[in-house]
Amino acid sequence: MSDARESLRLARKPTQRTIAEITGLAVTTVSRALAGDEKIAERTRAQVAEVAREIGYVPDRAAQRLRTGRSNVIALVLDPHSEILGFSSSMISGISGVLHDTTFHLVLMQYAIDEPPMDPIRRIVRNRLADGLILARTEPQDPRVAYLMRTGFPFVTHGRTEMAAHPWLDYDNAAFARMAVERLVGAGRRRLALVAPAPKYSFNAHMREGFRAAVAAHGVTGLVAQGFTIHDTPGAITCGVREMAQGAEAPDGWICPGEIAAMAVQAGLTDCGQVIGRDVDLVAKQTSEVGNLFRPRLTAIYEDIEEAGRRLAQLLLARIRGEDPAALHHLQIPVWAGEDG
Amino acid sequence: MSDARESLRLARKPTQRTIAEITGLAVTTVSRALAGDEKIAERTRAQVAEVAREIGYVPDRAAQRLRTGRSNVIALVLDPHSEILGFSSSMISGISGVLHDTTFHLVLMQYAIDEPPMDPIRRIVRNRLADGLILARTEPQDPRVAYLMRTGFPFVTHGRTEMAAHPWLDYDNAAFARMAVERLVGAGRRRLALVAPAPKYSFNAHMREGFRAAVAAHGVTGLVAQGFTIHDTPGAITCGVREMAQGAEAPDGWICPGEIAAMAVQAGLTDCGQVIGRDVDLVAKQTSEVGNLFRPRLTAIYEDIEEAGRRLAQLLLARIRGEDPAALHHLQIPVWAGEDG
DNA sequence: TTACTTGTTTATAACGTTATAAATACTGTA
DNA sequence: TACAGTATTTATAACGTTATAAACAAGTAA
Repeated sequence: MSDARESLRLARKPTQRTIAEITGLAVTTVSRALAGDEKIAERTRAQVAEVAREIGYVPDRAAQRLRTGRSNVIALVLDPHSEILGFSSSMISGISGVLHDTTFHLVLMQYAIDEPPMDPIRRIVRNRLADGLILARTEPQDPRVAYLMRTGFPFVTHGRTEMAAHPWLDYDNAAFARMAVERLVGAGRRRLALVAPAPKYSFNAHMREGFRAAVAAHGVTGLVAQGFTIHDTPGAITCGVREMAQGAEAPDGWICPGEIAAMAVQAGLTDCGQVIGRDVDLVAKQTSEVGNLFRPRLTAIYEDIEEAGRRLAQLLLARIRGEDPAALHHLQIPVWAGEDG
Repeated sequence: MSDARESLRLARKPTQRTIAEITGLAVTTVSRALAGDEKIAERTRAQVAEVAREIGYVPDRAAQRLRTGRSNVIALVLDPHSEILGFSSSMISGISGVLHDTTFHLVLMQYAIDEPPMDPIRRIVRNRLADGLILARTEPQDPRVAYLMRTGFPFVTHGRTEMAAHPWLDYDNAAFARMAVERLVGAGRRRLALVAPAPKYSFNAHMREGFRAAVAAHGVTGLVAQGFTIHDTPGAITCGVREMAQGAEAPDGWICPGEIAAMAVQAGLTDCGQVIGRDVDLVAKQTSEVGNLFRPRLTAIYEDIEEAGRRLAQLLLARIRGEDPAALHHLQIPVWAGEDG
């Protein structure tokens, strides 16, 4: 490495200008060479790339963003009580994994409890804080989705809506319910109870419809737990389960699409002296390794949240690249969780 | 609102220039007025603020960043298998809560499995991707800390090191161990086993030393589980516990500073036919609501991760403001978890 | 020789902000 | 009325990048 290069290297943070000074090219040329512009001679591009590598050049995101208007940021919008557990972490893992090979960074936006859910989204869109965003916990008529479609801002949702076509990823919750019912019926259970998701979320309807259809098909009784959902606190769930389990016509088969919620259901049943596998059966949704630690072992159908994160990121990147939104979606298929651990 | 203002408002994204055109002031003046510069007349500052509010002006982060070199970003560096569960989520909640009232955003950096832990940190520092960073899982001689101190880059660690003074937040794990031993001895247990953290982490030593001192003080036997730690997979823990519990001199009291790990311990004991509360006792560390769902109920000492996140953010912001690093630290005191739920 | 390609490089300006230094307006005093 | 001194505002330049349009060089056809 020549003296000139050496001294430049030791000076301040390397920029395109540094490369220009070393190579004797214009900054514009350097910029276009780095961008891989075909109109820059092959030789020149190689030389620029070489020098860039040598001096450890990294593009300045702030400058790029100011100039191009693109921020190279993906925002994940979480609500304040977003899953105490696992859920967001796994999803973040999945998203980060995909973004790692790109120029994108993941920024978390967690809105405050006292703040309307729309505010952070408007902020992101209006101030272009990100190039695209990922929405969790979708509702059938979701005002956030309506707003984003109106503005044409790239986004993807975890969960479908009943609105016009947009990119989404969802888990087949109707299939989940059907599989769970079949398993319980197969074990001889005839009075099934579903602990449903909170009514406002999209998958509440899918889950209930799948459940309704399946119990009807098998000619067994299907109850949807009243007064509590998997989105309530574990305490509330345990309490609600105790009440139902002690009632006149107590269920003999439970379905609970939430891992921690299932722990709460189990606690409630145990509190009533009911033994799982003998007096009742329980089918849960498993979203993490925790499910393997239940004793007695948990009967569970798996939902891969990390994969969901990966897929969400890929769908969003495709959307940002300009692919047709109507084609960008994916439905995750439920599978029984392995019985090992 | 006058016609002129109206038309400007409807035009493109409002900038300081928009405000300048409306008020007839120079852009420089607007900038300084917005910054609250005392040398700008009171009246002018009020007027600028008023117009800014009216047209919905929000400063452009990219431009600020390019000009000032400050990014208004805090980076949280996670390792690839950073807690499958809860841990990071709660911490993120805490951090976000504090940052919400500031101009800072939280960016997650999760390094890839095949990437050395130093790489993302060097990238952040060299390219000034953030104004400060939060490190989890500290080691006694932590190369990341060494590098950051050398470069003078603001940071805070979760966990102490044995290096020169720097901002940190830690949980008093020695006190945790002492409290746990006392509880078990009080319950008549004489052969205590500790499932330790992985040796490389700082709190391994604190935990072991607290344990060692306490068992010595009470004249009981203290074993540190060999071959597995709370940072291994639940499967490995369950397996290791089974082995120890079936051994010649099986422990009658267990200490496990991890919530999910404790579930795994419990599973292992159950697998060996040992009943908690009768044959053995277990004291765990509780870091989330999940702890309340164990049946039989878990005896646990609480560690408030969300508070840790809040404190970490506050310490880092103080450090960025230029406060003396040596004074910026906090030790969290263990408390017994409430027995309700 | 001129004109016209084709291939390659470059000057200029701009994104929105702020630090610096300079200019202007205002005040009170000589 | 002039002058210094203070209060307030402003012009200029720069941060690092890239879009646009223009310039240049070399080669080819007329």
